Amino acid sequence: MTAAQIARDVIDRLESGGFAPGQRLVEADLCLRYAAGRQIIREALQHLNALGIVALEPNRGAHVVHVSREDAIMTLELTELLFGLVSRSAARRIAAGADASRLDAAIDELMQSSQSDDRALYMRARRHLFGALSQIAGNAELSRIMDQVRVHAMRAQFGFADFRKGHAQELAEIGHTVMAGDSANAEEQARKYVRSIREALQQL
Amino acid sequence: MTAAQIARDVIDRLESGGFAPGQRLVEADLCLRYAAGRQIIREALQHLNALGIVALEPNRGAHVVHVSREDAIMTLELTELLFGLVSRSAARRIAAGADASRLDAAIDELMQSSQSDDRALYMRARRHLFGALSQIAGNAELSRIMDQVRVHAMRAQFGFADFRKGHAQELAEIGHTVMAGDSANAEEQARKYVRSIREALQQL
DNA sequence: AACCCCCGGATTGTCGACAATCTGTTGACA
DNA sequence: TGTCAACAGATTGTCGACAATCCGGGGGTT
Repeated sequence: MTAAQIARDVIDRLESGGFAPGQRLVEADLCLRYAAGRQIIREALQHLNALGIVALEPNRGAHVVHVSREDAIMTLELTELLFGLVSRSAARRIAAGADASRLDAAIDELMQSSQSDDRALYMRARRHLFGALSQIAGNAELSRIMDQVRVHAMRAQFGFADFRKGHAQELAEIGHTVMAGDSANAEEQARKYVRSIREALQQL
Repeated sequence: MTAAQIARDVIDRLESGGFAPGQRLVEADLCLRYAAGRQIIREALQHLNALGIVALEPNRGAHVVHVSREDAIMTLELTELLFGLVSRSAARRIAAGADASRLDAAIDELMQSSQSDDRALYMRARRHLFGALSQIAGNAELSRIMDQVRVHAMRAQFGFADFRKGHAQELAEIGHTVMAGDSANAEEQARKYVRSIREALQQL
C-alpha cells in the first residue's frame, strides 16, 4: 500500500467516523493496520499534516485535529467561494467547447449511488463530481485547493443526519447548469447549495 | 536544518530565481547543499509536492513545476477572492475588538523594508503582513490555504519588473483600512490590488 | 542505417537498527 | 501528605545500507 492510499483511507475513516477527532495516530499501530513500513506511514502522516487534518508535534506524534463549530462555519464560507468559482469557470469552459463527458458520467454515478445504501459509494461519486468540475475548470491550482477544502468541508458537515437524497438532486442540478454553460446561474446555485448547509449548521 | 526550513529556503530561491522551473531536484545534491540526511530532504520535497510547487514522479525524482501564463492568471483570480475574504474577515474581527498590534507592526516592517535594497527582507515583511491578516481573520483553514496560494501568486508574478515601492504603499493602505475595521472597503481594496496585478499580467 | 536487447551508472524506494525525546511512575525526602 | 528527581517504557527522529527502478549507450542483427 502506498502512502497516498493510506492517507486516502484515513480520510475515508474520518468521514465515516472510524477515527475520532483528537485521537492519537501512533506510527507502530498504523504499521500493523496497513502492513506497511514506518517510512510509508510517516509519509502518509506528513501528507495529512499538510492537508491540515492531522497535527504533528515534534517528538510527540500525530493526532487528528479537532474541528470546532466556528471552524466548520468558516470552512463552509470558504467552500462557498471556491465551489462557486469552480462552477462558474467550468460552465464558461463548457460554453467555450470543453469536453463535458466526464461531468455527465459523474452526474449519473451520483444519482445511481444516491439510491444505494452504500455510503462510501456515494462519497466517491461526490468526489468524482467535484473532480470533474475542477478538471473542466482547467486550473491545477484551483483543483488542488478544492480537493483540500472539500475534505475539510466534509468534516465540517460530519454528524449531520442523512444529507444524501436531497443533496444529490441539488448537486445534479448544479451539474446540469454547468453543462448548459450557464456560468452565472451555475455559480449562484453552487453558492446557494453550500450556503444552505452552512446556515443549517449555524442554527444548531 | 529541519525539513520545514529547507522547504522554506527552496521557496525563497524560487521567488528569487535561484531555482528554475523544470529544474530537477536530486536528493543527493540537496543533501550536500543543506548538509542534511536524505530522510530530511525527502520530507521537504514531499512538503513542496503537497504545496504543488514540485512534481514528484515515482522512481523519477522531483522537479520544479512550470507555471504557464494561464495558470498564473487563474491563480491570481483565486488570490483575488481569497485575499478579499481574508481582508474582510480581519476587518470585521478588528471592529469586534480583536488585537491589531501584530498587523500594525507588520505594516511598519513592510514600509521600512520597502526602502531597503534587500529583496529578501521585503519578501519576509510581505509574508508577515499576510500572516497577520490571516491570523486576525481567525480561521486556521483559511490561513493554511492563503499560505499556499500566496506562494503560487508570488511565482505567478515572478519576472515582473520592480513592483516594490508602489505596491508596498498600496498594501499598507489595505492594512490601515483593515485596522479601521472597514470590512467592505478592505475587501474591495484588497481585490483591486490583486486585480490590477492580474490585468497587468494579462496585457503582456 | 535502423532497430532491438542488454548492461552499467545514477537515482529513488524501503528496511532495520539505534539514538533522542517524551510520559507516567516510583520512591525518597521535607 | 506534597513535591521533586530519577528511572523505565513507549514513541518518534535519523542514519546507513541495500534493493528496485530508470535512463542512456554499446553492440549485434537485419
